[in-house]
Amino acid sequence: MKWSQTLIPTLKESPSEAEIDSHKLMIRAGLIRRITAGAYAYLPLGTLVLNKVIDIVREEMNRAGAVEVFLPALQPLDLLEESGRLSVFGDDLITFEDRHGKTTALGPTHEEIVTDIVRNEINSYRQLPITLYQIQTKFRDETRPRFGVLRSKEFIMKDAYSFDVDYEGLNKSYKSMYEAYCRIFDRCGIDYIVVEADSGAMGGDVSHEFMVPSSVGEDILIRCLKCGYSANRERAEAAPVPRENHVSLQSLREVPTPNKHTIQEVGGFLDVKPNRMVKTMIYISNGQPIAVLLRGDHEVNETKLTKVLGQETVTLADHNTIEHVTGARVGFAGPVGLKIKIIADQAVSTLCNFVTGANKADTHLLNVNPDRDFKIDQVADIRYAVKGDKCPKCNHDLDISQGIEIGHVFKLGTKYSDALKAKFLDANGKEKSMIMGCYGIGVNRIIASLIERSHDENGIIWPLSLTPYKVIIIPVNVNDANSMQMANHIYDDLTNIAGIEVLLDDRDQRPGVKFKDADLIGIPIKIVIGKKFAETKELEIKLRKSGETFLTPPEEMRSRIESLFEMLSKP
RNA sequence: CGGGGCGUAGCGCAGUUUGGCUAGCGCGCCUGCCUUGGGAGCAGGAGGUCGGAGGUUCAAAUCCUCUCGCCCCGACCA
Repeated sequence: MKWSQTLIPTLKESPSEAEIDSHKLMIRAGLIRRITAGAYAYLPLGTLVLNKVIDIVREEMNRAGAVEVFLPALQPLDLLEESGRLSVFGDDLITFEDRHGKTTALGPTHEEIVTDIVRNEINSYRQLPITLYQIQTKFRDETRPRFGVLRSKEFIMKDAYSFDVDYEGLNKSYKSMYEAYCRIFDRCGIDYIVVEADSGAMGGDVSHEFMVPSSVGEDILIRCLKCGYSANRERAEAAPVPRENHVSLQSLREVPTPNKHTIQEVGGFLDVKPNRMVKTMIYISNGQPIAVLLRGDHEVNETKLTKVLGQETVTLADHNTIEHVTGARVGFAGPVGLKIKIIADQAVSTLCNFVTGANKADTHLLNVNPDRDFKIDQVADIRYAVKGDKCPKCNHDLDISQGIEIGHVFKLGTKYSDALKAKFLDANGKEKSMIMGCYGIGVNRIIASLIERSHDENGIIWPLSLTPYKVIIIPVNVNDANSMQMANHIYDDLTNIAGIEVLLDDRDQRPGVKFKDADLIGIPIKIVIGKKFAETKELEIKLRKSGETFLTPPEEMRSRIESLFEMLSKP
């Protein structure tokens, strides 16, 4: 492609709409333009990259035995209702009413559609297993789109769904997808880590998230850098906090704490650290209020709490309920004297002589101790791991960092096949629910997170696998006939004979402009036709990433480029 | 949805507090000259519903009311 014939609108200045590097660079390099909040147009360069990613995803899905389908963006609400997810998606669902008054949704994901197809078309174990996938735009009315294509209202997702006759089959399908994901991200040249994730209300026992470490990531990763344990924030466990030794129990004492209701206020007022305090939160579980005890510096993990309680959902009690249950204003609840079930986090169960609310306005209790002063009905891990926690596997310090989720593999089990009655007859003629898995990849996110990790002050640095063009030819002076003739010759040779994607910067611009632009759009290999060519007929090859330069006579250019490809495609 | 900020040329911004003459600057764009190894220089030029509607005033980018859009923080994110 010749630069003058395509559209690569680069910008010298950073657009005011962008905050993070990848977003700024995608706009500055002319990959995307914002059309409205959370929706982006991909310009020619962006489209080339998008298609590179899609090609890799498609190849690896096919290699893993998945079969491609193409599903509608329009979805009837009744399928979502049937699976029970209409309320789950809630306001995230983008819907509209057609001319007949029927409400239709723009698909936020496609479990229901695929399951509907499969339940209609597959009835026998002989037709299983099968994994269907598609690459398509999804629509979600995000409360706050941000970071460019990292969180947008419409985004491209590869989603695959596996259907098996039993859990053994599911495990195989899952493993196969997991491995395909590794190959995809490896080929994209992206650094990623896999973390255990909670399968939550989705059912099933395992789920893994593929994360790109990044300080702009919205997900939190908890890892042990020693033994390799890694999980997301919802899932991560911490080694149990050991019991304090040789502590003599002090006598319980009531202290006035006028108008101090937060951990911070009370701690400051009484000069007690948050980790010597216990907060008492009233939750509603199964219609009944329960008390949840956590150390002052810890936060409740509702995912864990829900699971421990064996409920679908738990919710924080409202102020009226709290006052009714504790007999005091919000902010003064404590376990002593409570008549409801008390569930304590493990870190609370090993604590002595702590501070709690007194269930009495403007009053707290000092030197509270379990067993002596109140009874814990259940001890469990119901909090988020925090800095300072130890690895549950090897007791080494846990590392807490951020990441961008680019893929997620899920063992669904029978959640959707049960709800949507996707059943089959097994070899014994017995009707069974299909065992499902689902597997998603955020295609746009691969691009943004790659740029987030692979750029410098001059611009993007593409890996060979995703770059829109592998080579850019820069004739320093397009008005010099010899240079241009050589430029065209190399261009034809590489493009037509070697099948390499080449961009020829044929613009009548000063060299500085062209070099800056080439760096900004991140093309891995530059071929410069300039001073050296005039002097010795040699061409200069410069690598974007390392800055290395080589001089090559024109006749050796093709073999030289090919050997560079080999070098560059190694990690 | 709560809090904050912004909307002036394709992009980045000044001007708004304290209303006043033809609405400015940098980049980009067009023409010419000059230049050709890291975003040159000179000269000339095009480009504006000052987000929109209504109001106050002799006079509104500037003040008032309403409205639309965008960004940031938070909440939210199977």
